[in-house]
Amino acid sequence: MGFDDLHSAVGLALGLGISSPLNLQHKSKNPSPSQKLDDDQFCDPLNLSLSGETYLQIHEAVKKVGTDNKIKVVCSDRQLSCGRLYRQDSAASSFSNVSVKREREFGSSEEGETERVSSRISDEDDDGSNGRKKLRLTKVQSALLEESFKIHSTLNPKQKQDLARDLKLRPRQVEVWFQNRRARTKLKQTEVDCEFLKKCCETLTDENRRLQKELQELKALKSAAQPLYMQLPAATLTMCPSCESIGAASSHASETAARSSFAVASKPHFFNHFNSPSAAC
DNA sequence: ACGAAGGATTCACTTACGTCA
DNA sequence: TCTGACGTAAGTGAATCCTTC
Repeated sequence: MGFDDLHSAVGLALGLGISSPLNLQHKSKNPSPSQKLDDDQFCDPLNLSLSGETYLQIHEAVKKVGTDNKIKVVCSDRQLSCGRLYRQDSAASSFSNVSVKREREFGSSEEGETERVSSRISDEDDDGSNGRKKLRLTKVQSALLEESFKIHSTLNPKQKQDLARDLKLRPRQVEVWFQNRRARTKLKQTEVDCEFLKKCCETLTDENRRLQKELQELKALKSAAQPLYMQLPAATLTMCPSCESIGAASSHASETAARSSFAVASKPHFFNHFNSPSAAC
């Protein structure tokens, strides 16, 4: 069974899980170990999931197929000067411009194996060009990485090493994949949040417009009813303590009355002691 | 106990390659 | 075949945390 065959038999479920659009997690830039635990529990909004069985199938297939890949090892002058053999893969040019970080990476104990084998090592660069080649992860590798990411959005060194070994990738490649994956997740979440806030903004704008209109109407009603209002003796007015609306003692219960000339938004607090609040409402 | 130095890790930003319409 | 858009692997520098001295 090859990678593609396996993959065709694999059901991938893609889900955009939004627990709370505004539930942004504010984490310190470098989380402490305890924070990393929280990270691991962080619900990834961009979810690719595999069943446990499928996960194991992939895992086994990766172990099985990985060693059958065509392997090519090249040595540049610089690489030789470092006393190591580097696998020629997608990041060929980056090896010719090795950073201190990369040197650290290659200095790890398990590099020997992971440098010799690759997920998809082709006979590219036979022309000896130093142009940066880009690795394309296989679907199975991506699926397994996704599955791991679902469990841990960040990896500790051991997890990284194990995953790299299983996928026949360098730890650095696994690390980069997780970095980029986290970035994509964050971007996706930002887009979701943005959409949510847009909708909130629209809703509030509509609400504001509606309230402004209502206010205008009430002001108009108030100014129109002012003379009549002023003519009424205070004893004939009631105010409900609970709703604080003013009405004539005889008829005020309905909402129509509340919006009538006897109801005002301000609080003159006229209250007819002869009428109980309950009777007024 | 405190602070400086250096390593390790992560993130944000960017570049460059591969793919596809 | 060419080209531009897009996705993504990888490079880089800065920030932060941790360990050691």
